[in-house]
Amino acid sequence: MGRAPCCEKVGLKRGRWTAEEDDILRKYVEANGEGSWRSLPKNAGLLRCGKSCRLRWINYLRSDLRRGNISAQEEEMIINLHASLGNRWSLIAGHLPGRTDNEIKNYWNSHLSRKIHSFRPTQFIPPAVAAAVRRTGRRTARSVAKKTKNSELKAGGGAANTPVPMPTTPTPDKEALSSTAGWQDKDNSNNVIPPESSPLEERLMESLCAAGTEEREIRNMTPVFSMNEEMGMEDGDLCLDDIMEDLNGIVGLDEERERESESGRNADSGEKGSSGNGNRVVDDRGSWTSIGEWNLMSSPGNSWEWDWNHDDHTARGGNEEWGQEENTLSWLWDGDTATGDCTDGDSEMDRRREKHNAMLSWLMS
DNA sequence: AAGTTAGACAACCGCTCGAAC
DNA sequence: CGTTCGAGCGGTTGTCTAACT
Repeated sequence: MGRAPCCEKVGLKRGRWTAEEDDILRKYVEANGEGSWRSLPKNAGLLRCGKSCRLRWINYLRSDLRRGNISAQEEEMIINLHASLGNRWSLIAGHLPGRTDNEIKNYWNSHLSRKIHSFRPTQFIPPAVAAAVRRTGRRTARSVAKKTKNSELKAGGGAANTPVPMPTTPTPDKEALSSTAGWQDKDNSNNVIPPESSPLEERLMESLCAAGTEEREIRNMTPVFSMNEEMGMEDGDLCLDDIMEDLNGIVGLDEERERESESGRNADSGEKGSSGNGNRVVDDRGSWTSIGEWNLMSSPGNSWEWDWNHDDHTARGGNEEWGQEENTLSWLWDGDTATGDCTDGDSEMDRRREKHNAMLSWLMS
């Protein structure tokens, strides 16, 4: 027996709220307080689902809301909070008085996500990373879906099975958002033509230097951002969702560890929290799974090693259990080569975290 | 000028969780 | 202790509109 629906949909109004409906809802809630959303529509005389009323009140009618005009400061907060909290919009909204989770979520999806993804390194991308990137394609999923739907409608229902078209050249005002705007070919071919000296690399270098990372280490990273079409990468292949997820995992590592510890799921109970040791958990299927950077760094008692082989463009790992996500991380951390162990513990973690934070702030600048 | 596309925002849906029964 | 319900959350879809072709 399934759960009863929150309300009968039949006969209820949907879609945009009218000023009259807003007025009725506002007056009712002001008179009777929030809550009892299920019964509210009937009592207030609204032909709306209770959930819809709640959403409308919380997101638009409450008197303490600040609508629109997200300031630069708020934007920065959203970015930082998202980096540490992930898609927990309500938590993020809790740090921004007058803002709602829905507003922040929309703002992220329509502004910040695009801003971050406009960064488009096109060069030495290890195959595993490229595959992971191709696998997701989340950045353009919506646009593609729309386009596909339109094509189907046009073609009378035939599914469009064509390659994903690349985004069009940004408009001038939007180019300001894109650090790669200067790379965009203007002949409408959408080919990416890197300048002699990539502004990407310059900006990355600046940010990393500002964060105090030694230049020698930075040099080890920058090959990531140069061009190598022989890799078979196409313009737009790299969306940063995966990378950002990985970064999020790192930034939010402490919280994650705490949560795992609290929930008692941590299978490394004897090891957790001690420097250099792994922090693996058992997933729902009973398999080992990682919870972010910590796990990559080492498994209990083992060193780890990654090495990107430039000759055949294949990756080999010191531990076959490491998967694609870890490849992504090691690629980000150390460019073409990642080798080492974590016995030096927190200082090593700090160094790498610093590098990542620098990269994050660059991505979000 | 008309059709098309994509961005931005609003709203909905399905799921989870905790409290009440 | 199991079930039901309300509330909340995050993902997804719908709608409007400006920009583009």
